[in-house]
Amino acid sequence: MVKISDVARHAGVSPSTVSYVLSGKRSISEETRRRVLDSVRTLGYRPHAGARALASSRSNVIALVVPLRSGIHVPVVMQMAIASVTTARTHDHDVLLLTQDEGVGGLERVAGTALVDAIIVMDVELHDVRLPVLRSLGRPSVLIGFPADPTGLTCIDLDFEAAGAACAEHLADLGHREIALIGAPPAVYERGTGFAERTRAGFQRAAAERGVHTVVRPCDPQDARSTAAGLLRDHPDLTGVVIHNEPATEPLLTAFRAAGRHVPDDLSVLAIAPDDLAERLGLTSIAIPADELGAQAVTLLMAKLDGREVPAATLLPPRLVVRQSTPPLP
Amino acid sequence: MVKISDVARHAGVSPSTVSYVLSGKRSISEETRRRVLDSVRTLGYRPHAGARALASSRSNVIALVVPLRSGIHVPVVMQMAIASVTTARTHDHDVLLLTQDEGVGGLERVAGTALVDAIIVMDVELHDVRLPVLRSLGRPSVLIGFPADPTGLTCIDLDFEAAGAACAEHLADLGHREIALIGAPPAVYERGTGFAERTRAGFQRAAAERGVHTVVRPCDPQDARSTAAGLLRDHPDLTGVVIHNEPATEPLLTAFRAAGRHVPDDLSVLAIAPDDLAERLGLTSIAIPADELGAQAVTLLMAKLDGREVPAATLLPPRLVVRQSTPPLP
DNA sequence: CTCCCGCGTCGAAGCGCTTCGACTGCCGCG
DNA sequence: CGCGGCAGTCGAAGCGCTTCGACGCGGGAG
Repeated sequence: MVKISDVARHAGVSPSTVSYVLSGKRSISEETRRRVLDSVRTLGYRPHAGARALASSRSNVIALVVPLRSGIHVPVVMQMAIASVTTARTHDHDVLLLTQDEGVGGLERVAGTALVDAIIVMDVELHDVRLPVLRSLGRPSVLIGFPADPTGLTCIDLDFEAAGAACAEHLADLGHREIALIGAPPAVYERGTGFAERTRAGFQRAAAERGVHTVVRPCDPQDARSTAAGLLRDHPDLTGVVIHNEPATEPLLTAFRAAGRHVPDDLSVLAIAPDDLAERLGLTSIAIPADELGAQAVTLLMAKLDGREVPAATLLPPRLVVRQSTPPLP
Repeated sequence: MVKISDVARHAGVSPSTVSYVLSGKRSISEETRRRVLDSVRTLGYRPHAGARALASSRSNVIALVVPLRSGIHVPVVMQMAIASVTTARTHDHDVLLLTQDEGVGGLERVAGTALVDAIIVMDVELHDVRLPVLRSLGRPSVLIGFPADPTGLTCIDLDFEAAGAACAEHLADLGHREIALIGAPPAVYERGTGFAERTRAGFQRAAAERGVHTVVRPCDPQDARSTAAGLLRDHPDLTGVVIHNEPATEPLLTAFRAAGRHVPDDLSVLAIAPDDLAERLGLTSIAIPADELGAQAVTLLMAKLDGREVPAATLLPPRLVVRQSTPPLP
């Protein structure tokens, strides 16, 4: 193994000079810098990560906690993870993968042993048990998702309120006068990931502003058929539906057809769902911006590591992609 | 931060004794051990990862390189990753996430800086450029998938030969006399991930042993319709089809129906595909054992890190799950 | 001409841990 | 009764890097 002292000898300088060349923390003459960098290259020098971490108390590694819960849409998680890694690399950091099931102990471990400098937590719940730990860990963190009380934390998520509103507006613009929102199963509202409620608020607010009637229903994927049937029975004049419930999306479409409504001719449908799903089903949709969430979370974290101030809440604007399922009304 | 010398003082022993208690590398009296462990607990001591890595030249971190290529089935990758992390944790190791696009340089970086002790590479190609690097890195590695020349490397994968054979046998057992294998797109054979060819070999061998006629066709997902039509036209007596081409699976089923063949009544279909897909489509299938692959890869790696010998090749036995698509022939 | 300052560099002191060799009793064996 | 050996413990020497203070030197200000 070639170490910093080898480089120093080869370049005819002291180890500290090499260190300063590499870190840029003190000014170095152009001449010296060049000689050192040449030596680094010809010797193939790579600083020892552990030594560096010990001396600088910075590991240049961040932790990413991924959820395990079933019901989570895996491609979205993966996309965020990949985006996080890619972005972290542009900041000269690496990503340590942690699973939800290590729980609070896992966070304490990687932070306590100084294995990582900072932490990203995905899939935060309203009353997540990890919140107090994250607050007291003494290391920067960023949450993807909003808890009930984000005080003292940095959070980022899709702006679900705006997404709900965008859906209502899109339908209103197309001429719909009575529209519905089919949301998450009751269990989600109870477990609480907050976004369900925010979507509803935006949806109803925007619809009200446009003078459009709204209905909102939760939906268990198992009960898609009865939910759809009930909705259409209770509101025969319904012409547009927003589905914000990924696993129920496909069953609901089937149920609408079974109920004698053909999408898009007799019913317009719009989804808040991962892009691959919407694409496959030909649905106009608002995607979960997984790439941006992952990338931005890292960017925020880096800013915090650099001691910069960052906004406590970051809401990514929804992007609506029009597909076949929401044509203009005749 | 509480350090080992704090624990030592608190327990009335020397730092080295604390270290030996924690590592178990020298015998320690029961009495001392207890006092030390008590102090560790009451002080909340956590060894500094960097310091430990520096002194022991072991980081207790392994790298996991995940593929990015489109066409890869994301849930399978995720499952392997999760399984790797979970298993690594049982061996007191953590997992650093790397993406394919860092390429060879990424491997050299994490190995060269001693950030990781060992490496798992997923989605290995037949003539992967990373192979020579992995051979010369001086750190243990395990490949998930088989390259053309696995000399000097440790590889693990589903036993595709056996999988192909199991499919043929299953159909033969059900009474089929003429069966087909629809494989990967031509491009895959060219890029070469090896498994396509191995599946074919097993399929044809087993069928020959049972005196069953076989046809083998590659298939591009775009050409599913023409592939299916052509196959049924050329072989009107065909009663069973094995699909080993995940993205083409659903299009092919649609194409069969369009060609007037109803699954399972007029045609039995069997897939080598991720479980979630097969489950959704009701297909008898052989799953990619993602969990086991991830877990076993880590187990192999740990063995190598401990200096134990491991088999150069590990083939996981296929497990066939019977669903609705392959009923007994009348 | 002197003084001060800042640039460029060096030396040395750690960072917190592991590990090697050595030391001390103590037991068992010859 | 003496000695070898082992269990149990300690001290010190690093592991390879960063960083702080110091130093020499040259140039501009006074």
